[in-house]
Amino acid sequence: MKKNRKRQEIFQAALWLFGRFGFKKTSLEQVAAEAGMTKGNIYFYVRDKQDLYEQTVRFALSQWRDSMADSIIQDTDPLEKFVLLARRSAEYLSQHEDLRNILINDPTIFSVTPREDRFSDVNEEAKNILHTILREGVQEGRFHPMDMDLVAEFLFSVYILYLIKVYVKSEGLRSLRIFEEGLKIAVRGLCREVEKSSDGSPA
Amino acid sequence: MKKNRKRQEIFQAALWLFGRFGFKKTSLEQVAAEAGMTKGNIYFYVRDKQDLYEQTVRFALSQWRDSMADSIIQDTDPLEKFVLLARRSAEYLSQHEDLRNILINDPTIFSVTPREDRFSDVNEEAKNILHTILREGVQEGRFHPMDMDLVAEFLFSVYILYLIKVYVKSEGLRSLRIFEEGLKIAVRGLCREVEKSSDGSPA
DNA sequence: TAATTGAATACTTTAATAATATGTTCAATT
DNA sequence: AATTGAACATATTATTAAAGTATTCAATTA
Repeated sequence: MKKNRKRQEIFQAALWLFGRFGFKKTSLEQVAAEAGMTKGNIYFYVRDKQDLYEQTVRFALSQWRDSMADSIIQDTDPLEKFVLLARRSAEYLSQHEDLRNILINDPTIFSVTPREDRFSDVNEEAKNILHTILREGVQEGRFHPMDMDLVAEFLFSVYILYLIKVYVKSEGLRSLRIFEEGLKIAVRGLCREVEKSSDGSPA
Repeated sequence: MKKNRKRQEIFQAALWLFGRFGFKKTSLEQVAAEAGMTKGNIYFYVRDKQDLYEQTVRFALSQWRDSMADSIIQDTDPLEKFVLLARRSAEYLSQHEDLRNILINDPTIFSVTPREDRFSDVNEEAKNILHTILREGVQEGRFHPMDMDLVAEFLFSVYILYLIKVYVKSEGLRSLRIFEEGLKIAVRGLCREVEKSSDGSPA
C-alpha cells in the first residue's frame, strides 16, 4: 500500500502551491498537475479542498516539530536545550520558504489568539517539547518551581510571536535582537541562582 | 477658541460609533448627529474620514497612556512600578468598552507586527514609561544591566499580546493565569538576586 | 473671523445578473 | 486499490444600474 507515500507527495505539491498562491487562488487542477495526476484522484486521498489544506499545513507543522524534537536529544543540560530549541526553531523557519509563505498567507495558523485552533494537536505536541524541558529543569533543581503547563504556554506564545515577526513579516534584525534580550530575561527568570561562585557579584 | 473642546467631543462621539460599528459601517452623518452638528462641519475639524478615525484612536490611546503615567507616580520601588503598570493597564482596558471595541474591530492598531505603525508616536510614549522604570531599576542596582530600548520593546509586545488575549478576544481566565506566570518570570529575570536573606534557600 | 450649514458633486458600496471558473461526484477503466 | 474524465454543483468574477456616502464649497450665522 503506497497510499501514504503518494499522499505525502500531494502534500508536498500542495504546500508549494498554497504557499505561493494562497488557499483561494490555488486550484485542485494545479495541485493535481504538480503531483502528477488528475484532480478527481485527489479525492481518493482527501475529503475536499479544505481538508487538503488542513492536512497540508498539519504535514508542514509536524515536520517542523519533528525536526525540533530531533535537534535536542543529544544535549543534557535543560537550560541549553531551552536555548537550543529557540535557535533551531528559528533556523528551520528561515530555511523553509514554503512554510513561511503558508504562514504569511494564513496568519490564523499561528494566530496570536486562536478562536478555534485548527492545529491544536500539532501545537500541543510542540508545547510538550517545551514542557519536557521545563520538567527536567525543575527536577534537576536548575529551574524554579513553577506551573509548567502555564509557563510552557507562555513561552510558546512569545516564541511564536517573535518567530513570526522575524521570519514571516520581515521585521528582521531589530526584532531578532529584541527576541535575544527576551530570551536572556526568560533564562534568568527560569533558573535558580547559579551555585555559589557568581560571575561577578561584588562581595 | 473652543475648537479643541469641540474636537474632543467629536472624538468621543466617534469613539463610541467606530467601536460599535467599525470604520466602514460608521457614517459621518452618524458621527455628526452624535456630536450635534451636520456632517459638513466635521471637515472643519478633520481632513477626512480616515483622519477622523486615526485621530479618534490616537485620542483613546493617549488617554490610556496618560492614565498609566498618572497611576505610577506615587510608588518608588521600580519593581513595584513595573507590576503595578501591568495591573493598572489591564484594569483600564477592562473598564473602557469603547477602546476594547475599537481594538476588536481593528486588530492592526496593536498589530503583533505593525507593517507601518500608524500610532507609533503614542506607542512610543507608552514604551517610554516602561523604559523609565527600567532605567530607574538599573540605576538603583535592583535590575540587571540591560539594553533598555530592546527590553522595553520586548516587554511592551508581550504585554500587548496578553492584554488583547484577555480583554479583547475573550480568552479569559486561562490567559490571565498564563500572563501572571510570565510576569513572575519577567520579574525574576529583570531583578538581581535579592540581598543575602533569601526567602527559603536551603543552607 | 471662526464656526456652521445644506445643497451640489464625486466617489464607493450594494444588488442583480450573466458568464466563467473551479470544486465535487461517480461510473468506467487500469 | 488507484486513477481517469466527463457530468454536475457550487463559487467566483464581470458588468451594470441603483443607492448610499464622502467630500467640497458658496452662503449663512454667531
